[in-house]
Amino acid sequence: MNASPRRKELTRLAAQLFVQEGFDRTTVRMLAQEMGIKSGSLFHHFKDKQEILAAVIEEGTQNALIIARKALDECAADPEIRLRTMARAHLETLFTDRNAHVVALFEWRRLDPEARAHLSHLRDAYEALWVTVIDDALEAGLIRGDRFLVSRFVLGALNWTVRWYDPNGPRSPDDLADELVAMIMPAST
Amino acid sequence: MNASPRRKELTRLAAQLFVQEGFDRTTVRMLAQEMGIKSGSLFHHFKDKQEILAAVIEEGTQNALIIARKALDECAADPEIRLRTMARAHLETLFTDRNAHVVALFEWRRLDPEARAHLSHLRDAYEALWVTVIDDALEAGLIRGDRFLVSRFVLGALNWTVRWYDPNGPRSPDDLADELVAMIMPAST
Amino acid sequence: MNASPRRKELTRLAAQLFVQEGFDRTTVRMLAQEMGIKSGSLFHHFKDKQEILAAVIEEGTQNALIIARKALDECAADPEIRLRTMARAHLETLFTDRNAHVVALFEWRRLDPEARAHLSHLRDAYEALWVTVIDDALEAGLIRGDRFLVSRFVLGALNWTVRWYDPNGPRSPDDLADELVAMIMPAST
Amino acid sequence: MNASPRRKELTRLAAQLFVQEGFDRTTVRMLAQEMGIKSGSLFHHFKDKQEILAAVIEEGTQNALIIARKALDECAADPEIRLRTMARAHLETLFTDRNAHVVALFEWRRLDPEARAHLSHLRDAYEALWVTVIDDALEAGLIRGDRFLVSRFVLGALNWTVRWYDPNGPRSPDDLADELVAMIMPAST
DNA sequence: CATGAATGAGAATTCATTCAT
DNA sequence: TATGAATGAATTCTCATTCAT
Repeated sequence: MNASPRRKELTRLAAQLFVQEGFDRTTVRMLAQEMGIKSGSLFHHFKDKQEILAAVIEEGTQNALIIARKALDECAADPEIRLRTMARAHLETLFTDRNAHVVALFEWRRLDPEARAHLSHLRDAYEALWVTVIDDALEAGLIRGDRFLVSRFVLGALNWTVRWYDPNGPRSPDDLADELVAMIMPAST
Repeated sequence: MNASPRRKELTRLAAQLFVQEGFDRTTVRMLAQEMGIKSGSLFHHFKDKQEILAAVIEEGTQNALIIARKALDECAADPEIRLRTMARAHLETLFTDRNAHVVALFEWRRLDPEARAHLSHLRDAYEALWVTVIDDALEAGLIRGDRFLVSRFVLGALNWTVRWYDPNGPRSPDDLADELVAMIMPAST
Repeated sequence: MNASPRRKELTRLAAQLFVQEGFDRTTVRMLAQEMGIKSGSLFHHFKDKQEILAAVIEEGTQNALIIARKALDECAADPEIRLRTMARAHLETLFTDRNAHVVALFEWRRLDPEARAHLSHLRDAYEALWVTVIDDALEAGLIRGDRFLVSRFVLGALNWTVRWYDPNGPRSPDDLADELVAMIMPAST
Repeated sequence: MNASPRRKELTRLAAQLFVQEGFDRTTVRMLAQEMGIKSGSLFHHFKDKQEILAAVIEEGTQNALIIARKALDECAADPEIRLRTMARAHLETLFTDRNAHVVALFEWRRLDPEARAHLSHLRDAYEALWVTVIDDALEAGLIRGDRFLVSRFVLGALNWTVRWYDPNGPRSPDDLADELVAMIMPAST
């Protein structure tokens, strides 16, 4: 709702702590300290600890959506390129805005029902992008299988990277994306 | 350590609660109630809340290892069959022993360092099985790509199923496994 | 560390309860009630139950040190007078600040190692005062014996008074002190 | 009451733990373990944790009484020798049966009222011995002062030794006793 | 006598949240 | 906006004691 720059900064710091410690284990005092204020003051910026979680996830998902849309808008219409672009965009957000996304992926269950309902829309919008890209690739014969299953598998493989990918290692996120796309395309020759 | 049948039963119930509520949100009182004892009695069977978590994960991982080994032992030596078998075994454990596995996948971070070290060995042993299967498939030209990346992608896609797969839906876990294998094999013709 | 007047008052009340019930038997709830706050609020002022104990003992020992130093500074240089002064000062603190001292004497073992180390310094400083006084008395031929033993015996006799002395009885603390000094001086004639 | 040799052994072990940890901090489980049985079994030997404490103190006080009586019976009738003998006997029991005595001295408050009443008699009997010895010494002009105060001071000085005396150091308990007696006798020349 | 499992009444401590200043 | 003190409900864990076997 409120999107003051201060609040945005606080959200960023909260994301980091939520990733490090998990939502439940992150105390309001830890959040406040990280933000350089006292715990009482936090409640001037956020109604709730819940609201902080929602802010983190909303921020992350919204960014992902923007980046993906922009990337798709800017790239060629070729299905293979679009697939690759989407995979790259996904990993790019996942690692530039990693904290928010890890929170979105692994603390979703901690959201209260209202927030969950609100944010589900955003999440669905993002997944819808994927479905169109997958559909096009299927239609073009680039890949085979059930559209639903394929998109789930691909998203799973991509999301799971947060568990093992080391950004300081030799491979770039773009490499990863390309490898995944290559893996599921029968014959890129 | 201690493996009384009572403890095993308690572990199973704990897994269920951990999945429903998350580890941090599951109180020892909830655990005790589910087990039909009083919270004080819990500490006869487990030293700690932590130890319950470790027991759940150990149990689950050990089962997965046993099932996968047995399945591989019993199946033919053909790389494609082995790959399919491994994927099926993975999903089978994931859904027959779902609770333990969801806990293992999503509450791993809540383990204390010692338990984590201990259980890492088990986890590694399991992943090693995957790597051999993937290696064979690569060598046989069934699939292409980096062995490390491929196994990570496949495991990610499979593990992520716990987030969306509905066992009461039209597809069986074996279907899922077959579809995934088909997806990554260039040309099964 | 923190020496807010509030904390000082709380420390005083804690000392009383620790004497009445013993440290281990005094619950934080009892402490809080005596202080007119709720148990949770206690931890705003003290990190720990341990810290309360340490505060009580520190407060008491510091007072004893100040009183003894001042008394010695103000009295004549005559060894006998100094000895009597020190004994009187000891009993004076022992009975004006009785609670803190009883805690210091009988709950010392309940301190955790760090607090013990910290407070040992204070205690040593106080005992050092005694040793100089005893040394002077020995040198002047007022008393005889090993300086170490004599000071231990004298301190023992004085400290033990908290076990039997009744402040409402006929004798004043100063009487006690004088009697003790008389007892150990061969011939005051 | 019951004085089986087994019970006596258990009492000895309990005394040790009570000294090491303090009565309140010694759990029934610790006691049982030290005794090589399980905590449930302890209650076949003692009705209560309280009863163990009472047994420890009773045992110790009774021994002190026996030793002191025997020592006085065997020594000459000379008041100075009797005084020295009593002091030596006190320290001897204090250090051969140290644990029981430290418990008696420092955990007395933890006794419940009945046990306290019962054991007070024993304690009084022991102190009565002291008073006769002190009286004789006063009458003989060996020492001066109020009989009550003198005996309190002497007992205090002796009891306090458990706080600082190192049995492995150069001085024997008998040395200590002699030094104390010398200290309070005007002119032993 | 011994045991192991269970109990239930606390114990210390934590923590999101409130609110007067 | 910020703070610091307070709250109260909840949390993990402890422990003397009981009792069926």
